[in-house]
Amino acid sequence: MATIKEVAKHTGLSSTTVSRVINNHPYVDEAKRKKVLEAMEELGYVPNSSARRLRGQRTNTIAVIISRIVNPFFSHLVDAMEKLAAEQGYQLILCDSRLEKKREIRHLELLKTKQVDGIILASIQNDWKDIEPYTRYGPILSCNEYDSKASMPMVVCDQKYGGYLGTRHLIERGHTKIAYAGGADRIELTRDRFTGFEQAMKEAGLAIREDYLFTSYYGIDDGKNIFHRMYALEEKPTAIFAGGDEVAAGVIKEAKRFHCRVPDDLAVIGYDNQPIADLIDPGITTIDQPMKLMGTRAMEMMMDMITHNRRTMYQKEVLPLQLVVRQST
Amino acid sequence: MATIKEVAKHTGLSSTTVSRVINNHPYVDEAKRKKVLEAMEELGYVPNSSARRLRGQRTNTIAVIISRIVNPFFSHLVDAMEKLAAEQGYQLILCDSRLEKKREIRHLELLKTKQVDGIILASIQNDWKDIEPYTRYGPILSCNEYDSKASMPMVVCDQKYGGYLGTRHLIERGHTKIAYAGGADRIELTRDRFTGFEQAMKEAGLAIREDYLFTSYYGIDDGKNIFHRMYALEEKPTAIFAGGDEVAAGVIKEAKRFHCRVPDDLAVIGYDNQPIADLIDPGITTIDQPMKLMGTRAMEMMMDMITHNRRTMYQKEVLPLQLVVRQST
DNA sequence: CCTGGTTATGATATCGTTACCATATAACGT
DNA sequence: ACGTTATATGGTAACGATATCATAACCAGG
Repeated sequence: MATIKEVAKHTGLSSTTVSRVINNHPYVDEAKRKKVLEAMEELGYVPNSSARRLRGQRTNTIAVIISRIVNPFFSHLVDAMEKLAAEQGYQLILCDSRLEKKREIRHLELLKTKQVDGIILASIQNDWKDIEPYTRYGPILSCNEYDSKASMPMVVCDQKYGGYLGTRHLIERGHTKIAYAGGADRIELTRDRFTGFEQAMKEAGLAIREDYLFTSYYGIDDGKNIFHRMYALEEKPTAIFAGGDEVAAGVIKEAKRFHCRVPDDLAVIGYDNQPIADLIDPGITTIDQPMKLMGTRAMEMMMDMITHNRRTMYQKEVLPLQLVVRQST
Repeated sequence: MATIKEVAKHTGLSSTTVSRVINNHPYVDEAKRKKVLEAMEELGYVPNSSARRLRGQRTNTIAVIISRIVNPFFSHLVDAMEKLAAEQGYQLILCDSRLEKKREIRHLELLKTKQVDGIILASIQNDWKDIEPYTRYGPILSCNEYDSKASMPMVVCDQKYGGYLGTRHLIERGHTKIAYAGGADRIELTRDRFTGFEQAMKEAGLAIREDYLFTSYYGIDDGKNIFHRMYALEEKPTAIFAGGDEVAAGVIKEAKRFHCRVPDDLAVIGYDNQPIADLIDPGITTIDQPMKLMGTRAMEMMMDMITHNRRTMYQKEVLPLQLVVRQST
């Protein structure tokens, strides 16, 4: 609509002076500044951000890539990020990979095409070698998920420890037949968590049974599914470590429906400490991940990278995990 | 990095021809087209989207304003929107108003500054008179929430009916002392839902007691809170209609903790039919809102408005609500 | 009175694309 | 042979802002 030139014409000043007013440049006569502001008001002038972006080479926009926004873990992460971004005058583009590599790559292209100033990866589907090329177009950092081959800043939790912590807890409760449900194997976070599980089992001299392992499960329905597969087994596990509170909730829901008592017949431990863990009955024992803190720190680091023009600086920040004991174990 | 001019120089052609290749213009010699594509590949050329936006006056970006992303209702809505947007090559900017008018207005500014092609309002904090001015800068439509004074396209549910439906159900179960917990009064959706409640109560010849009404409640903790305030009453209600499954879940959680049996001592009905409603024990009877459908339809309408350049076309699409009976009533 | 810094303003080039107009050859019908 | 249309290409002016350079008035210090 109204452009800077029209404001200039309207005031009899040059567009340069108008621009100075807009950007609070010091050397502008007070009377003229007022005049310009009035004209802007009158014409309903607003700076066109596409023009500013082109000229200034900055977008004030950040993309966050997650794998499933309906997962409360990601909702909370994104919530914390959005809050900080908004406070700093940044926009947040929500990119959902839906666990697909192609979608993730398409979202990374945003950096190439200069639609965003930086990208936060809260979920990683592709190998580092496919992501790395994008780092030359702007800052990329990971939050929550990670790749040890990658050299990018990261805000993560010690997943090996998390896996260990949960498993130890089950062992301390006297369990020996422990099942494990995790995400996709190709994900390092998933493998690390499993490593922690293995370690605790090994320490206790317990064997890991193939038929007690479930992979690539995320949601409530997956949890229900797993329950049935477990209970179809000849020798049933007495405890399960689920890779997320939603899965745990699904297991518990179905267990109760089939009169399998939790935790007496089957102990269940989740992961994340989502609100739901405290809501259902019995409350889910879980590994607390500091979702808010992770999101906030990641965004802070991103801002820092953008404003100080740092690129592939390598920095790993590890946030604490914690066991939260409730009634499901 | 590499611009269209460099590709032009590299091929010995004009930037116009390169642009034609990029945009699949028909009149380009096949051999030259190939040559351009090779040069683009070699130089790692990618069109700069800020320049395109400026030139083309389109951003391929849509903003969605919600009030709280951690509310699963909004997560699901946004999920459906993001999916469709991505398929059509659009970006989605997540705008969380956190129930604050100022934030909402700041987000509406995105349309003025040409950062987005359109805005979907899934939550409305401001009066129509404060939103209306923005409609002249681009398409705005509402999804879920609405304002009868507003003339913008809407995708909504019949909230009066929803309120009526839930209340009737409680009445049919024999309840007469029915409490009601809703959102903020200034929201029309909230008032309509309450109107439905009133109507059902009136039809049954039941009185509405002031001390049974709770306003401005949204989350799990609010639900817990409400339970305590209800149970501090001399004459306790035997049923409560909560304006969201999270609130209902909070009420139930706390009820159980204080040995108040659901539904025998207290029947609880929720709203939305979020996954949680089916998960907790007892399952929450609730009013199903077609979240996916609402999100999808809203985004479809937005696309239509953008591509056909429609503005304040008034169109109201009402999607069906449904009572889902579980064990909490 | 001259030099040099502070204050104030404007002209112009530039960011990277694409729309529009101009030009040129080839192909075609009459 | 000649106008007409389809095919192919390039030059240039936008889109709307701001960085840079140039200019000029003013005041202070020597």
